[in-house]
Amino acid sequence: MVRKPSHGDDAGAGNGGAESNKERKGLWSPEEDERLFTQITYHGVSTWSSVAQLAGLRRSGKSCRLRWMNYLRPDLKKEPISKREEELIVSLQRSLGNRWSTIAARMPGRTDNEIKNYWNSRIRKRLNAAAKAEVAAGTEPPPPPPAAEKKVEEVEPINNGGTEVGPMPIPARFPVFECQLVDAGGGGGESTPSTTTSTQQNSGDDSEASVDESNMIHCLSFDDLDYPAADFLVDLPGAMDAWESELYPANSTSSLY
DNA sequence: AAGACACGCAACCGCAAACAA
DNA sequence: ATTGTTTGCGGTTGCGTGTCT
Repeated sequence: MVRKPSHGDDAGAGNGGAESNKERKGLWSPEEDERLFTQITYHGVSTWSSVAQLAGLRRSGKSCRLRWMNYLRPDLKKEPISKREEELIVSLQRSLGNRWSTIAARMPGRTDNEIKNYWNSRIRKRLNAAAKAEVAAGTEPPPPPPAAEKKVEEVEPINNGGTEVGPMPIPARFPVFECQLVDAGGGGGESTPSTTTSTQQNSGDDSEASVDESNMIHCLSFDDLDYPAADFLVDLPGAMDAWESELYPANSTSSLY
């Protein structure tokens, strides 16, 4: 479900005037996306506020960072979260608590925001269902899930064949992606719906038809980093069921899906 | 057909940690 | 050691869209 961009003004990068000096908020326009994408692709990031400035965006650095991390990054997966990934999320949430960025770091191509949103909508559904069941049964609501917030240190480290321990560090100062440059000049004016535009921009996605090598800026990709596969993080068989029934005894027979 | 409601997603806010001067 | 700035994170909100009544 994608919103239509409802920008207060048109992308409005860079023109003067008192009003236009005000920081923009709200949804990003395709033009803003393109400016940000191009800026980062060509020049990387020194500080986010400078990125905003150099790209001619009237956005906070914070906003630029968020947009890049959650939407423009070429390495993001666009497909919906799979069942396997969902299991992984549940498993990791169970051991890590709501440390979404840590969870996301173990799920290449997924963002903390995405995972958080996914979890929240799912857990809300569950809680509602459980609450209804409790009301119907006239019993007390179940206790919260075993909190893991304080147990972070006890979390089993990722063990990638015995050599790697813990999540692969992701460089704080990226520009670390392999991405196909979009035609920075063309199409800029004509407003394409933001999803379409951005999806095209994200065509670092290997499924895209043809990739012109001459248009590639090569940086490190997650593949280069030999990022640990998610597989070994999947919980022991039956553990999720056990957790489910622990969580919602009244509901223990009902399936997650 | 129209309104109400639920859902999902994007983005903002506030705080704390990390870093620089 | 202190202060200011930037970054990163988790929680929360706002809004478009789909579904239900």
